[in-house]
Amino acid sequence: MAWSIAEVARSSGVTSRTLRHYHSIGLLVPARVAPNGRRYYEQEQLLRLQQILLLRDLGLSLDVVGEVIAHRDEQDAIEVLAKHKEWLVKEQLRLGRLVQTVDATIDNLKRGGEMSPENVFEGFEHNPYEAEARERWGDEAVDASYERMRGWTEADAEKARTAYPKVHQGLAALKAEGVAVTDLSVQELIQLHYEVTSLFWTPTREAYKGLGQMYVDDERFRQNIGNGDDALVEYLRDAMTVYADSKLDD
Amino acid sequence: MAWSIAEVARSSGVTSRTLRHYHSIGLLVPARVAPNGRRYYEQEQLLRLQQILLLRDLGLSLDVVGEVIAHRDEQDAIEVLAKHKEWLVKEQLRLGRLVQTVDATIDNLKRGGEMSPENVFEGFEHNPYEAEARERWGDEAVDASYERMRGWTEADAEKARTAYPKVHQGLAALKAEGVAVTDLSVQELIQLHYEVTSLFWTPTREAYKGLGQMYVDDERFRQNIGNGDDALVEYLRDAMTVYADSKLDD
DNA sequence: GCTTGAAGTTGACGTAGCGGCAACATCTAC
DNA sequence: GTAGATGTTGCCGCTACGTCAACTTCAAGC
Repeated sequence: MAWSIAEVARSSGVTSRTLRHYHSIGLLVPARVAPNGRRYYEQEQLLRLQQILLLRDLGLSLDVVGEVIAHRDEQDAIEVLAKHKEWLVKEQLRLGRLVQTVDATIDNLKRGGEMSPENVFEGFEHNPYEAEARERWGDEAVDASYERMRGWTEADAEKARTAYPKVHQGLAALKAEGVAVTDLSVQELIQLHYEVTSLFWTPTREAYKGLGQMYVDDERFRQNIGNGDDALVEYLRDAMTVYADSKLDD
Repeated sequence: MAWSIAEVARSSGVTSRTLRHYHSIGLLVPARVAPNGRRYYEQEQLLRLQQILLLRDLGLSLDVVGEVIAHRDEQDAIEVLAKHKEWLVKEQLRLGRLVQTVDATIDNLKRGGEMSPENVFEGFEHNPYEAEARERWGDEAVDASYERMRGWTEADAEKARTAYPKVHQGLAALKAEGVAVTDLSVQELIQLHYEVTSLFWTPTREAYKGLGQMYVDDERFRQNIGNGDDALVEYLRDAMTVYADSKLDD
């Protein structure tokens, strides 16, 4: 007894299009193809189809499904499945983290926050600075920085989020008053700047001065910090230089 | 200050191809396109790109990313994200179940079992009989059956897996000895057959007789049960008819 | 001014797993 | 003989780009 494509489709819950597709990629070849082109399936193919659908529903690609069935009595099949399970577990964990991040993003939006990565930083995969940071300072430095972040307390994290804006605003006020960069009030703010920077890495004297210069040189930092006021960024750089020369070791 | 495509790509960690793609689908249009066709981006586009990558990494499609950013200050965006979170949670649960099923499949293969859905039935999504069952008996009956299965004990599940083969083998032996279908030994096996069938649904007299007839009429049941011995299936049907008439209510 | 290399451009094809046409052939029933 | 169901073979479409190919343009060095 042979079944037509529609009969097989109905009884297995897939469409005839799917069966034709499986034929075209050689995954499930009909028992017989009549001279008029019609496909006919037998018990053997029905059994194979069940196995295909079982494995497909496990999330395997059709390629892999074919391989597993071909080696179904050998060790290979088990290995493939075990590897696939590993993958599933990882995916599941990844989705769990995503749920957290989506939650954080929603939270942030509700409070009227902007949708910027800084605000949703936690558990976040695509840090917008990371790619460039790795290129500019190397993988080692970036990894070390992440390592350090993992040891943060709640207070550290709070500081990392809020301190820079405080410093920038404070400096803007002092600069407006004409206070010199060597003044203690300025240097105290730079002290805070140095502390929060140290949450990520420990700048030496020259490195800290270089950081200040980079703020000036890099358009994006300049914009972010000065918000249009380029002189403020230069003020910050000068203050950092003074701080580095007076307080930091080589 | 304008950045070239390669500069933007480096600083954001995507490829220039991706940026061109985003331009071609209108997701991120450069600030300026020079007469020679070159793309130039400004701060505004960099910010937008960061938002795009943030949302993309949350697992949203680019279509949806565009929508969310367009409505980023409205309630819509939050709703979309909330819906997306629901989806993520569901996916995560689904993957969890898949892990279980893969495990069960591996286990089964290790013991030399066949890779058939009956053996890995638990938590399984694509029951090969379900589609046809829904068509043949209706959604209501199938759903009721699933409802009943949810109340199974371990013993019930064991019975459901093993009883039918026992019945078929027992009947084959008795038939070979020339025992009549009315004989008590046959009827005891049918009693077991009725019990296990009742784990799924409760057949009335006529329904049970109809089931026996279907075993004979349907090629696949006939093959599955008789394994080539069509007379055995008819023997089963006759025995079921006798049982129904003597024991079952209308 | 010429050459060279880097960086840019626009197509176009490929990916996985089918869905959904269109255009045509064949089978079954009345 | 004709209609309606069922089949066939293309071919485009979908996602989010990767990966060529074939050119053009730009900046730098001789």
